Amino acid sequence: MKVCREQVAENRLRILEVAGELFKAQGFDKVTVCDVMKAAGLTHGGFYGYFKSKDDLIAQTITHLLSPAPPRGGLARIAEHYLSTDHCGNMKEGCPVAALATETLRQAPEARAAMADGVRRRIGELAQSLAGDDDRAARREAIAGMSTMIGALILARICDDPAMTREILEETRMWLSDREQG
Amino acid sequence: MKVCREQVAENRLRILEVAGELFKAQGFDKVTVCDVMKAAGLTHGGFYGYFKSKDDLIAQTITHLLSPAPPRGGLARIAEHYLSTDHCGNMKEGCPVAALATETLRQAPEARAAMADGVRRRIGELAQSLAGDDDRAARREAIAGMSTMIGALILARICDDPAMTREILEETRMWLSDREQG
DNA sequence: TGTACATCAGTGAACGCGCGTTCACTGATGTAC
DNA sequence: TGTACATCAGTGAACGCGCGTTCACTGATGTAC
Repeated sequence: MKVCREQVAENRLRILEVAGELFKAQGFDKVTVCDVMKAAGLTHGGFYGYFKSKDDLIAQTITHLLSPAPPRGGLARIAEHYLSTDHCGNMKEGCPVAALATETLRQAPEARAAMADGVRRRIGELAQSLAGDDDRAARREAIAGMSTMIGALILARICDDPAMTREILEETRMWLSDREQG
Repeated sequence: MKVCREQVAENRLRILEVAGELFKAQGFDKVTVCDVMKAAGLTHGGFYGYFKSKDDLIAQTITHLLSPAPPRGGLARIAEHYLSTDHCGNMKEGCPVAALATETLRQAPEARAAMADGVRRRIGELAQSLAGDDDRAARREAIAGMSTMIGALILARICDDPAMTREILEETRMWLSDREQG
């Protein structure tokens, strides 16, 4: 049955929201259109009223996931949260780049472009947040610092030994704050 | 038709070899059992003589991919190759951790364990390669340095703008060699 | 404001397709004499 | 060494299943009078 206009807008947003969580937790290929619609409280048939295809949903979900601005502050401050045990164990509410960047490489060009745009923007925002006297140095710190955090989160998550996971998170946090002070 | 014993051993190795390349380039889900066998010069029916299932192939392929020892040297020296344009553009012959770690998280426990073991071993080897007076510092440098290189390679690959890709690779190389000298 | 009708968001059965997996069969290899 | 037979690596048709996608239908919403 038909629903009112506000409901439609709300449904679209809810679909993007649950798709983001499901994709980050399980990956693009393991999540079905039916899974997403069920999680949004709808049936699969209605999906194509909102999106052209699953590929279209993926691209729009990536854009949606990357739209909020990342936290500001120095690398050590950001890493305190980014490299926390909480963030490490919570893929579905965590960083979309760490959870999905590699898989996005193998998706349709629109999805890849959405991820590339988001990454470019976030590097710019982090560079601004780190800006001091030397813009070039701030940008380098943004690029390398973001690389370090994303890489460490991925390595920490792949380890099945909790002690090793903790070691990777802690040592990387220390390395980053050493750098900041040095 | 039956083939000789050496041929069987050779075929098994060739299957693991081509599976490694295909998985790294296209991901586990997009590569079919039939794709792998065809690339190895066989037909799909024979697959189950070599492996229990596709999941079994994935786990064994990860072990095979991570068996060779990584290059030795300081971080700057290793990054020279790891963060080269060549490595960035060549997923199928490149680092299996950068290409497959995130997806491996979502595979069967055996696959994840194989990746976790490989990562643990490689961190140990890199720490040894960096060892100086302070073992703890060497291990920290190994963990954070590996994180940085893997993260930067992933970010560089996701960018569709070649200039940005180059910037990420170069700036991260410089950041790492600054660190080494400082 | 109340009524009659057109619109269209949502439903669920059905589709075609490609996947992982199985299996009866083939014929070269390895073995027993 | 030569021969007869058992073994088994490899083949390709066939299977069941779940996926993305389509479509005829339903009934609440929005609109025209």
